[in-house]
Amino acid sequence: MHLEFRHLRTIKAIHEAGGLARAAEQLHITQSALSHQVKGLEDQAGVELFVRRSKPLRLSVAGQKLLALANRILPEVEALEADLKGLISGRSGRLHIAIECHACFEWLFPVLELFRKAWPDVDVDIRPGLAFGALPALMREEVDLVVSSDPEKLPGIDFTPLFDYEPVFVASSRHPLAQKAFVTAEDFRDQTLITYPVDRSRLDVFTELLSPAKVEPASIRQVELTAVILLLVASNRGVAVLPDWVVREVRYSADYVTRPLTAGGITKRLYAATRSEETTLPYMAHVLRLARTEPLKLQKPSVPIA
Amino acid sequence: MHLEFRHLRTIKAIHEAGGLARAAEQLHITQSALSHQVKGLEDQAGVELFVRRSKPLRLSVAGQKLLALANRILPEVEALEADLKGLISGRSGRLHIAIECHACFEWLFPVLELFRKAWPDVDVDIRPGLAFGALPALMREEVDLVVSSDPEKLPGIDFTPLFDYEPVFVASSRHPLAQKAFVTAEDFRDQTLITYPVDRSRLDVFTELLSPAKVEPASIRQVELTAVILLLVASNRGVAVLPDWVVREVRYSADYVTRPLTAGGITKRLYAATRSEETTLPYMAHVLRLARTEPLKLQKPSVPIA
DNA sequence: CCAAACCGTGAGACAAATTCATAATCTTCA
DNA sequence: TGAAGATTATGAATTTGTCTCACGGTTTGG
Repeated sequence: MHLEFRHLRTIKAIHEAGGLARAAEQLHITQSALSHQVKGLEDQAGVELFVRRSKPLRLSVAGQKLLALANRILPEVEALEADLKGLISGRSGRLHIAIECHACFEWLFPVLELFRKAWPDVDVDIRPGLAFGALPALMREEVDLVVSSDPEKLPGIDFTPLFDYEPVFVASSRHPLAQKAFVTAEDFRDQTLITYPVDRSRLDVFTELLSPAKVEPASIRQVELTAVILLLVASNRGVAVLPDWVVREVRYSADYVTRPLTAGGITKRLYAATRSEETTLPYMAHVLRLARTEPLKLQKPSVPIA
Repeated sequence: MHLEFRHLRTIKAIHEAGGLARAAEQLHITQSALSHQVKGLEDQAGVELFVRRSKPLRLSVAGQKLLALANRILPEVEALEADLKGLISGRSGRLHIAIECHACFEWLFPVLELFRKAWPDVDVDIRPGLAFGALPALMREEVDLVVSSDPEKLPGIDFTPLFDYEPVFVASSRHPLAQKAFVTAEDFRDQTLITYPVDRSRLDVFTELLSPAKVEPASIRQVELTAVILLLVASNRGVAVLPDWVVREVRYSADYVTRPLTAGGITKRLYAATRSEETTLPYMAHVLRLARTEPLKLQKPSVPIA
């Protein structure tokens, strides 16, 4: 049996119009076409779909089953078509985000909260587990936005600068290094360093400071949650290096000291990577703007990137 | 956008097979046809359905929405086709019943209980409200079986005899008429008659006895439920005429007397009317057989109709 | 870097749906 | 009942759309 949407629409129209002639008009085809169509269906199914003995044409038992199917299915199809239209117009879409920097959750959540209110039809999600190969995943359309601090020249991928940040040394105010105006790589040699449980290549302390200087901390303790890291630091179980937007809340606390890395401090820049054809989508532009401006409110007063 | 089931099946197959070539094999068409089909859909929808940058071919956001639709819809269509097959084979079907005689509920319910166990896929129902025009409704396929005691010669309608019954006079054993061996029309002239709330043309007392004799009871009280009628009769608030299968349970009770109407008693025959093309359907034959044999168990010992 | 596997495209073959013209039926009203 | 009007059915021709064939282009993996 070769059922098609056309047939369902036909059944529905004939039922509603109460006859072939009127239904044909409503469907913008001839009455003859409908007659042929119904006959074809009935031949294939081997069942009469309408009771011809009566006027107006009424559905038979089999016809009623088909009508019920039509009433369940056709609205879904229409909903899908509306959905696709939204997708094309850019009103709806998908925004699955991969973040290479673990601490980015801190500013990303508030940004996404704002975003979701403005774009309720966009499917927002943060995809865990592919921080390593985030950019390939972006190219394969497995994700739609990657937050990264290492822009690469890739075809079809745009890197939009978001904001600068400073990885900052954090320690208990009772810690010996609290006496120094800034810390250097050597200062870590006899310290317990608390980090997120990710590869060294994605930790600023290592990429910017310790690895170049070939310094290894006395020990490393990996902790998942930012709040727990700060707790351990406060109780002097180790020291940490965190982005400035994270330490904002502890910067002026009596329990902590924050110090720049090296005399001048280190500045890094975060980027959002997107597929070129989507960078200018309205919702994408919006989330990029939010990600450029909102995190600044969590940092020390500073100048936005032009 | 001109979506068809074919497209949904295609999307599903390509997704499952992970490529056009394999999907084509599975669908028994060429890879080229699939390529054309997908292209056509994408052109119409204005959206890419697959991510071509990657191997194996992956669904885009829009494609995923289509796949979700396919997974919801296709099983329903298959279920419907199975349903129709059942309808054709006669395993399933509709058995909507109209009864012209109000008291028939008494034997019909047990019959339908038995029937439903044997034919779980048949949609059984008793349609109220069309007792007047039951036969036209049967012809228009609004119902599928009519219980009637007045067979008519109608084209395309079969009347199958079910069983004979006797309308029986029922009164309190304290009632004066209890003294008589049988009752006549004249006996009703000063009685309160309790009947079902239906037209006189459908009450045996009137059609068989009172109307021909032009006798009017002193008063008439209409009551819906058989049990309530018997209650009122027992407390001597009136007399009634009920089919023998109804009075079976009170026939030997000390509270009631049952008497034949007229010296010889009156015998009527019930028929089941069905559309000729359905009379021989397996399930229809079964319900007819049940309706011929089961009610006898409620009556006094008697001989089935040959 | 080459071979194999895979996907895309255009032309032509083929199938299916629609239209046109008209016949057959059913309804209604005098 | 009979005729007019409305409605549905049918057959042939036409149009539309889908599929196959053949081949070119692209990606993948040894």
